[in-house]
Amino acid sequence: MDLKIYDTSRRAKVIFEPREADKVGLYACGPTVYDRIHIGNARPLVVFDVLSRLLRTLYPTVTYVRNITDIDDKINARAKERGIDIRELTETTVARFREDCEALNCLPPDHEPRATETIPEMIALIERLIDQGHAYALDDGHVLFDVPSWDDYGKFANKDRDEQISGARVEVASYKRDPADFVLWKPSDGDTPGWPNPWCDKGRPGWHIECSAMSEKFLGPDFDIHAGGIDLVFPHHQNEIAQSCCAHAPTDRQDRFARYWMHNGYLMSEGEKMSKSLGNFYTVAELLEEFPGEVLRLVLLKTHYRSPLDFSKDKCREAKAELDTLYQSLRGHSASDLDQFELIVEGGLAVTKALADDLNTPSAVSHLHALAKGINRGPSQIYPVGSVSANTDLLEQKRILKASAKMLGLLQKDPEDWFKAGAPTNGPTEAEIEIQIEARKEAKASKDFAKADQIRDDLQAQGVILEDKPGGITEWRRA
RNA sequence: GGCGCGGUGGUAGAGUGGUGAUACACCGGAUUGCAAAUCCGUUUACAGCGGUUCGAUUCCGCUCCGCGCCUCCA
Repeated sequence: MDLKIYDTSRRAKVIFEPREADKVGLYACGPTVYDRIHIGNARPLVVFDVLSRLLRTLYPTVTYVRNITDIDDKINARAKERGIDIRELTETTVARFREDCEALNCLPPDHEPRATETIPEMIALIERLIDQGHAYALDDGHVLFDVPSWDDYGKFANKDRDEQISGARVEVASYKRDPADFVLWKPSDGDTPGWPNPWCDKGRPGWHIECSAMSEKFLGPDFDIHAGGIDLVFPHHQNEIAQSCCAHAPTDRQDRFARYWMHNGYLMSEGEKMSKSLGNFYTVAELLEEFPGEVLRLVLLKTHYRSPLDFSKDKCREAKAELDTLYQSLRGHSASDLDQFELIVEGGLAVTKALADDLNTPSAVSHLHALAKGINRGPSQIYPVGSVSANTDLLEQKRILKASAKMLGLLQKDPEDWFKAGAPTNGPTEAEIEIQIEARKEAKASKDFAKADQIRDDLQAQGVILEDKPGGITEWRRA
């Protein structure tokens, strides 16, 4: 199956051809760990998690690398502001980040390098750039990339330097030879973290060099896919390309740096651009208090990754309703029963095909609904939990649905857990619910429907919905 | 000023040169003691104006409107 992806550098949808037939290297720009991630940060995490899952079904070997930026002036400022050690801030933030990723059902990447663990590689890269005449060191310890030394600068981001000088807000540091030159290394003063280096006593890297160093360390100077948010196209990715291409003579690599570039679109919040001054962005953590992570994940996947997405709690509520329907179709079988179907890619499953077309996740989700519809139309439309009367074809269909959804990271929970777990703080326990159901059963048996309805209404007021099934069995779920 | 993206039914959101994706909501029906869940059905679409075409929401041009980037940012 051909995988088509939209490549930012070519501005077109193209057929993906890995450097080596059976191996794919994927690098995604990860978080700067100074605070908990917000829902906008979650979009690339989820989108490129789906990409990594798809790649793994299409190729035998996939190496997924996502960095952690733990050197940054925002980190320094935040630590100072909170009066804590920088290391303490980054460690706790990384831990929280991992929790958020897990809640969003994002699988861990193969490598999660940290900037602080890649300093020697960065220094080596900068030295190469100086040697090759693409960077210059100043007396105060700054090292800058010499933009005019590379003719192709600006090509990737489609920025013509001459045409954008007017009107652009460019603050030019006086130490720059050219306004576009950017920092590779800078000196650190007393309480700012720094490392020994050839240019000053203590210094730290600039923003862009870390990704050049970390991607090369794990994937080599020429790899397949580099991914990130659209806002990183310029300057971050343009500068990465400049650094990596200039540091290596063309003979070092088969091509130049990443062969394909994928960028996810912006995320808005409740109709407005997210901004800290408006305070209108949600952290993943606060959303998780209100919605399961799977709901957030579905909201993010219901819009194509390159389109702008207006995130809202209304969309979360809608996604919750959709997941309820999908899980409802899987009901009646345990997670492990449903897990026995191995997805056969060659079979050309609709979901795989949709994803292979530049990650068309909305279309993929629609196929999930089609599968669920087929199951619900099946011979035993209504059957109680635990009755194994549902025929095997139906079970097989459910397995296909679950296997299909796996690539999207959805529907992997036990259906009963989806409906029953996650009790709200004040909700009744399962045992209490069962007692009420038993009482209602007796009321129904004696035709006391008023009492039966009263019990049901009371439970509903506590967020528990009862569903009467054939055979006098009553099923329940939390709203 | 430069570069780029988009305008689809109540809402969200795919897609296609010619049979109404899909979801949520609404309404009607089936089922149910009544519900819930599920199924069936109805109803609203492709910003405007031209062009190409047997035929355009889909291709081309223009107009209008919205949005993003141009060295903090996923």
